[in-house]
Amino acid sequence: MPRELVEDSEVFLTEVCWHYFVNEMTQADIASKMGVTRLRVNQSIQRAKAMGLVKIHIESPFLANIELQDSLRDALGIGRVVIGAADPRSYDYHRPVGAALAAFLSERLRVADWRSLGVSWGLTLETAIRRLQRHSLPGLEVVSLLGGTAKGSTFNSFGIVSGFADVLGAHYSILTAPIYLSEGIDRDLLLSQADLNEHFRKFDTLDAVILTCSDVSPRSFLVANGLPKELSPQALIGAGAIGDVLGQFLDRDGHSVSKTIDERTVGIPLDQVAKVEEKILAAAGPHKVHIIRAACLRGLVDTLVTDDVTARLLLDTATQITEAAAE
Amino acid sequence: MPRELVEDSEVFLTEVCWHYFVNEMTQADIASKMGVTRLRVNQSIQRAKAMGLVKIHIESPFLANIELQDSLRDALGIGRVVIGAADPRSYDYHRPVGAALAAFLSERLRVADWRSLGVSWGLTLETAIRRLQRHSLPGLEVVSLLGGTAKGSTFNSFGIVSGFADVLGAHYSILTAPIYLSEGIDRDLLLSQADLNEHFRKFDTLDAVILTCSDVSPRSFLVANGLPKELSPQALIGAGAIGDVLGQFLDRDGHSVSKTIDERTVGIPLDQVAKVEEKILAAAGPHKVHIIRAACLRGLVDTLVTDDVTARLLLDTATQITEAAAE
DNA sequence: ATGCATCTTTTACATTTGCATTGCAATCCG
DNA sequence: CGGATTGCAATGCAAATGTAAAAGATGCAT
Repeated sequence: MPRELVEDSEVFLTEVCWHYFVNEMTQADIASKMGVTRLRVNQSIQRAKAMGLVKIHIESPFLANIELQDSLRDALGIGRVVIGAADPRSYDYHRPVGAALAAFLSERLRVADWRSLGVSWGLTLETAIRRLQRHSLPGLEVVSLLGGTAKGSTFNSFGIVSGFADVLGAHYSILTAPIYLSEGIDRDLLLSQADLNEHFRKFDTLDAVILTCSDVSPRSFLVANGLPKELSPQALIGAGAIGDVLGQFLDRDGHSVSKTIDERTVGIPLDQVAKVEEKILAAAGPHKVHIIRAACLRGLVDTLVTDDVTARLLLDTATQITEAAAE
Repeated sequence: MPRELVEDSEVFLTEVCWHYFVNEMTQADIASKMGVTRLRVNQSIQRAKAMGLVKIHIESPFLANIELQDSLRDALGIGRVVIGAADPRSYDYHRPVGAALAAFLSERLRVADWRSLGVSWGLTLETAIRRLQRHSLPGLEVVSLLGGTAKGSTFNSFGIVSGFADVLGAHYSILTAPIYLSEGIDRDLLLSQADLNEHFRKFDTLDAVILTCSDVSPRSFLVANGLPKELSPQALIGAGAIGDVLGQFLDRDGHSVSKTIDERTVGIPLDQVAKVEEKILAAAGPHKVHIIRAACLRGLVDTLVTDDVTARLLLDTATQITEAAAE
């Protein structure tokens, strides 16, 4: 007889979590009741959390930093700031921002009647998906704002778009192309393909977009894995780039660094993003302070979702600039 | 200077929970960061859970008992059975049923387009409210199905109705009257009052109702606190009563025990309940087995929400009856 | 001021949890 | 056939958590 494969199916995880979170049984009790080791129960719970099978939702989680939100909103001159509280000790940027974005979207989706929602990609958005409560929005289409990378797993463009659509109960449309065109390929020729062309037309009717950004360092997944060979980070930095939004690199003031590169990106151009009704940027981390500011200057942000650490940094540099200007 | 009241406000609880659940900081770390004792953090988290400030949601939590649900559905001859898993050791009926009801309602509200939802009252429903995700259903009205008791706190009729309305983002309408009329008061005269009359007319257009039930024992809050003085539990039991639905007592077969009592209850009559499109009964506990069955026989149940312990008991007695009939 | 009642903090301890280590048995492979 | 490998159960332990009891403040009445 082959060794019996122990069921680590979703059913098993569900039952374990039910007993743990609803009935508040101890892991040992659950283990003995279900005839498995305590270790297995322990791991099941962790796995279920990681998978997003259990969702912990905190009612109105950004009440805490109201003053900070207000002052940062004024400092950046944008419409709204949503701040999640980070753990300053072991600093993980993605978690608080993802959770805050999920909470914000939950509230926003309740009143906003979006039919078309464009999304970027990245780990931050993956966290948000795992935290996001399931919705049913059959009238909504989640639209990929840019092509995908060959490498990269769940937080690839495709995974994010389908993940959002799944959890929101919406349709989706992805961009079946790489982020950057290879050298020598005619952009117009490529975009004239029927399916790509159809997707690009969806950019004209976006009600809202969820954006992310990165700096120019090996921390950035795009810089580490997604850039075309001919494009070195050094060259970008030399040209004044401090980070990217949707694969398009910006300088301190939010100006595009290189038209050549921008034209090689397969996705919505930033100037078109600026015209979208509701633009949400989710990003945190000290290394992202400059690109966040640049994105705001470029007019790409109505709502900024970040954490308190980044918010304070943004505020500090903002007041410095203001003071310097006043002298 | 008066002693500074330590902020146990919602803001404080929110921040503590955010750090604990999102950032997974330890309670000690949170305490030192926020300048309070560890005990305070510990209690805050427990309080926040009890208040329903943090909501733990398990995706599709009743997959585990599919066969049980199916067989019980067939045995009772009703439309659907939803089963939460109980902890057999320390048996708390309310928790699993409340959680299962919350999960079921979340899914149901996504597709059902209810405009009017009638609700009963009781601890089970209070648990459900605490577990229920916040919705926004401005087109929905939550309607109290019966009057309130003088005693009884949050799980009184009023508290349940307003609690449901709050968490669902809906309106509500309560029945400003006691459950039972005092002796000698003319029912028709009372109901002719404008506000009561208006409320009673709402019973004609209910899309769905959420019911509970109790047995005839001191465990029942109604029996313990709500019965008129002249009405003794003994008399009810003598008349064949095994429990109540909406304050109206039934015998084994689901027949009303006493027309006199029924006519003294201020609320929707059971025969009118039977006509409602979607009837959900949430109840569990070994002592409720008979009244649950009676409610089903009376045609008051389309969907039964219960736990696995009660489900198995219901199934056992059902097959016994079937076998006895077959002999 | 003194004693009393109340509330809060501190302290201590038992339980629970997370994780690393060890050891066993089934499988793989030459 | 025998040794290496793998996957899981068992064990043990340190950290985190929940709870109760002691110690200390604080307000109030005398």
